[in-house]
Amino acid sequence: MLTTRIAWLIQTGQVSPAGVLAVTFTNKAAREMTARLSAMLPINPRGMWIGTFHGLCNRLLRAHHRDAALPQTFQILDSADQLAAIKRLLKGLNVDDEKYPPRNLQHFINGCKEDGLRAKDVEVVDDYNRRFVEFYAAYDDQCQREGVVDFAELLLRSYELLERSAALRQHYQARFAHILIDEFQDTNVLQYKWIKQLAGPGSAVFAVGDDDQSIYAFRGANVGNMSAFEREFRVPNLIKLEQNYRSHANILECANHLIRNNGNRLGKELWTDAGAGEPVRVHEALSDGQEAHWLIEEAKSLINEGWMRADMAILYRSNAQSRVLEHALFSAGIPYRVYGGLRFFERAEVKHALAYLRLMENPADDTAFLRVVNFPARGIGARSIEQLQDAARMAGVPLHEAVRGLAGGAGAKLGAFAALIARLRGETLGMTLPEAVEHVVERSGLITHYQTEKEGQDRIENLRELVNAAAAFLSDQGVGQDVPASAGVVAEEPILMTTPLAAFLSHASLEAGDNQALEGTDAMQLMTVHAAKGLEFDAVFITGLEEGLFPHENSAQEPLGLEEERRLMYVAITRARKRLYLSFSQTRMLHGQTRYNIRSRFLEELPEATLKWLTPRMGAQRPVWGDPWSGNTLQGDRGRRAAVPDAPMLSRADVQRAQGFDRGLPWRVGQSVAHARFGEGVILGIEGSGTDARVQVNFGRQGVKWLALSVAKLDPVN
DNA sequence: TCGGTTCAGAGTATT
DNA sequence: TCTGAACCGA
Repeated sequence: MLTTRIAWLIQTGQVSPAGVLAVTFTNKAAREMTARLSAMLPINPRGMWIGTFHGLCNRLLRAHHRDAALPQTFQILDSADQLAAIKRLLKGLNVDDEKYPPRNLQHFINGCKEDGLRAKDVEVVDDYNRRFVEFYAAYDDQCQREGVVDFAELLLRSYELLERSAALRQHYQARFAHILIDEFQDTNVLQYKWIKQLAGPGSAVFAVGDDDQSIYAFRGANVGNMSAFEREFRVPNLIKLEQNYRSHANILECANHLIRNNGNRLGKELWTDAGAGEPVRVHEALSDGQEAHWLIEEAKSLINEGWMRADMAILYRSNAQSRVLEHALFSAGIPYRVYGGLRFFERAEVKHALAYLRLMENPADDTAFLRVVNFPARGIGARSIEQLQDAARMAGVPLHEAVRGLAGGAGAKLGAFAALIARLRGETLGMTLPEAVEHVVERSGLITHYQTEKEGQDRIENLRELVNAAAAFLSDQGVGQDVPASAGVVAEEPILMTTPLAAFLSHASLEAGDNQALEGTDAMQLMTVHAAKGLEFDAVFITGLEEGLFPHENSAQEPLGLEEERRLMYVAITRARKRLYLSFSQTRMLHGQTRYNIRSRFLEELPEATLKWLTPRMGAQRPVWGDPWSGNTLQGDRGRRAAVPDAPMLSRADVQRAQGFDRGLPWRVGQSVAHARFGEGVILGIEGSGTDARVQVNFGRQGVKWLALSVAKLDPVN
């Protein structure tokens, strides 16, 4: 939609390509937009500012690095680098990392930055929190010394740059006549502030978003930006896009009906003129394994009917669910593709190679230094490194500078490492980028190291692939293949001078590479619901629709957690074009234990008339009180009690013993029962016989109860 | 510095 | 149950 608008603006002469700023969240989205524009218009899309928030901020900071108080060669820390830097910081400060977990500090720092707050701006509420604020300040100092910026810093630094410099701000405001933002519901507070800085009195700002698809609050997205935008920009034309061209009406009706259970909506109702289509199919399985088995039989018959495997997706709430499904697909010999997982630039061997390149570019990058100072092993042990770190701290200099002052064997070895970096820099001076990368990969000793490793072959291939990635990067950037890696080239903007190597390093940090499995073969698509956002498929299976899993039990502790889960379900449903399957299972293996689950409340929130139950529909859940999502639990003092409590579960032996066949009782483990007060539940175990017989029942939101059969009145639900 | 063992923790994720 | 990180002995 942004693409069409940009094309129209340019074609009708309302704006020149240079006056356009278009922001997305992912590189993929930015690439697609650029590609479609260059197909539609006879222009060089390079003149336009189209990119991710981070990519554009990087561009801004490179161009004005002096004003932003950054070295020209500043490096970008990804999340893992950032965590390593934080651990190092805490170690240097002798902080007990049990009391102050590095992960928490990372989360704290990023949260502050995403709210636009520096350490000095953070309100201190208690002593514990005060320490975090101090660490935040120390962390920023460390980054500044080392010439590195983390992801959130890219945003915050460029926001501050625009805020501080009226001249720059006015320059860009005058330039960008049209600002367009995609997936606006996913923006955080800082990103919105950044846009407000860039939007001048004459800028037309155009934002697209869907509040019902806001599923990233947990990583800082602020849906409130949508209403704030409408108010603060005095949006004259609010356009609701309610006609849907993707799904059949039954599917849309499910989505509409479900999402009506949320409060705080801007409000919309999807419709289509494509016809009702097929009913939405619902299946109940006895176990997760059986769910997978059923799903595969269903998929097989679709394939026999001529459906493409690539047009079928299996969605789940959490990654752990993929294993059972993969196992079943593998056994059945159905090609499949799992989205998510380790990405190219995040691989250890690739990060090692990049660390060498980063050190050549910026020797003060201590994160990179520590990553490879003893990799491959050069006999520089933990003690030597500590010595070096102490010396560097005392002198207030980066590690590489402290090397000189060190005497003895450790000093010599460290000196040799520093010399290696310097030598690599010299040797690659006249080389092109791919040549330089290859040279470093070879001469750093990485290849040799992996040759001696048992499973090093894959890693060597990835290192070779890094050389290819460098070559591909050059041609994507339109840089000649014969330009030296360290030669200054003009990139993107007249003002922006950079070298191919520096640009490649930024690229490697900002774009971690594909985590989407290879395209090509016709394979079924497996992914989390989050990963499915923005995609669509002819047939969609939503699996694991059980209380505690979807909605996920952890969301019960969050304000409005259930509403976000419901939006997630909304996203899942609306991925389907023609056919939608919803499935759940009575039991599921989780964390090594069998859990007895109750079907998801979301199933009850769908309109009956659109559903077709493939298995007999059991009695509806009773309305219950004590819902953990409503913050009103029966569970007493644990406070973090799950919807399906992790109360005493039975071992397999217990279950077998307790099956109850021999006792002549009418109850079985796993059976669904109803109780007048507790509602519907599932029998977890049976004990005793005759008048002593007791059953343990999981009533889901009501908790797990032991009931004496001579007293309690239970009804079978089937 | 390695390889094995032990232990805790296990939700969604882009840059 | 499975994974990754931390830890210890050679």
